[in-house]
Amino acid sequence: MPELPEVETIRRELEREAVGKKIKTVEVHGTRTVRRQTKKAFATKLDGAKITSVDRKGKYLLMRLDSGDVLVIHLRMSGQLLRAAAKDPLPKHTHVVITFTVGGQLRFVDPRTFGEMFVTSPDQLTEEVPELAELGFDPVDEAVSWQTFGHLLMAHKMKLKAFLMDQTIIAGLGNIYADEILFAAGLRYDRQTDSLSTQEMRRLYRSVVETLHDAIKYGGSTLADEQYVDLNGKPGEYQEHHKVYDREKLPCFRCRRANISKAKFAGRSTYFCEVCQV
DNA sequence: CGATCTACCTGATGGC
DNA sequence: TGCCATCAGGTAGATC
Repeated sequence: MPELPEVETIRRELEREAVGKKIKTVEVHGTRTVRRQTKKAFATKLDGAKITSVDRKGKYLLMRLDSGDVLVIHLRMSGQLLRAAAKDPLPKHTHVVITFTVGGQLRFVDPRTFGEMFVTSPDQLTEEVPELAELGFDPVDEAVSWQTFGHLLMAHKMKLKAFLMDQTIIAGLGNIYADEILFAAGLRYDRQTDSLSTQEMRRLYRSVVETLHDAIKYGGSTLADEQYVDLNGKPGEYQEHHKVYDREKLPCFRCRRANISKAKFAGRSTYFCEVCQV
């Protein structure tokens, strides 16, 4: 589910809601969410720790603890982090409950159980989570020059959508934002990375940054199934600003001539305008 | 190395 | 109403 804008929205709320709080107890249900370490090791490392800061890299959330450890969270397709009071009824598929000494609970709810959480020390981070060390640059957190972006494009011979979604090149883009970015840039998903003019490279990079900032401004995207909600259970609003995603057969906002097309690319639905994207 | 598929899961939806 | 197939925001690992 969540891509960079949704994870960033949650990160900002956690910064306000969780930083400074001390963990009293940790409950883990089932075996899927905490799977890289035992539930006991997970809970022991969290017990009594205070959250000092919340970082994000791509779609990963990193909650730093005063013990020096870091709580790593990836929501994958259907994970939600929810703030709640201890007396609030537990939703179905609640896998982890963190209770603070003051200020309620943080809950991890995840129907499809692809998401995960674990605690480790910073020096073991790259060893235990190699994919984290492999992540490319974060386009919101660490902007690069368009020339650097251009070099990355030239260095990877592949189709544009595959390039945008490759977490080892750019961290944080998924299926929705890849399509929205390509529409904003006026480029087709199946263009080859090394076929872009200088102007197209600049336009693509600007679209990456602007689309993501815009989506964060509106609190991310929530689709019809309401799987993405923020810490307080509220949906985002950026779906109202989607130009192509989930708009098959609807008229293109830009050219007003073509209807949005839907294709399959790398097993994923891909939405685009045949006229505006070349 | 890249491209493509499959698996991990539950739940919503649409066709019959 | 039920049954079945398909699809869903992500990613790792196998295979070719």
